[in-house]
Amino acid sequence: MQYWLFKSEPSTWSWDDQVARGAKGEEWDGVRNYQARNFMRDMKKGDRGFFYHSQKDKAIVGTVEVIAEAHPDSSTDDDRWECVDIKARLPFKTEVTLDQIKADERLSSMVLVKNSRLSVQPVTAEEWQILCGLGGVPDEAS
DNA sequence: GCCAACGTTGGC
DNA sequence: GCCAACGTTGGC
Repeated sequence: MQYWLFKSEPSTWSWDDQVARGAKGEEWDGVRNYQARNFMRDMKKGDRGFFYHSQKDKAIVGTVEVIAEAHPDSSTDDDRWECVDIKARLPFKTEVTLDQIKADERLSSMVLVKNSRLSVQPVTAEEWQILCGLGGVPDEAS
């Protein structure tokens, strides 16, 4: 299983919106960046990810699960763009802010810090564990 | 609201 | 195929 991070501007698509979709989940559409798309192509059903709020919040707010592998992005006719479907899993008990992540030596090599503009990015197993700990949710790898 | 960083586009 | 111009993202 691999781990990822999905970034969204809460005024466009927020954690609450994601939770409201329930088990049906939602297409992670609208990505128009090749790097981000390629990561989505690598995703497997059952992979886990963090849901990050950019802009005002700048914090990880919960965990998600990939429920459908890459397929054409229904928000465009352009067949270059694909996306996965994700559903919300666990809300963080405490949000983990970008400041916290930057301040934590163990997390300083995260893509979130290195390349703040990439909206879909990989997370290492180690980072996953640390962040679940900080967020107050179980690291439910199984 | 500004601006730096970055990715994409299109003219040559 | 290069590179300048432009648009977008996201932190500050």
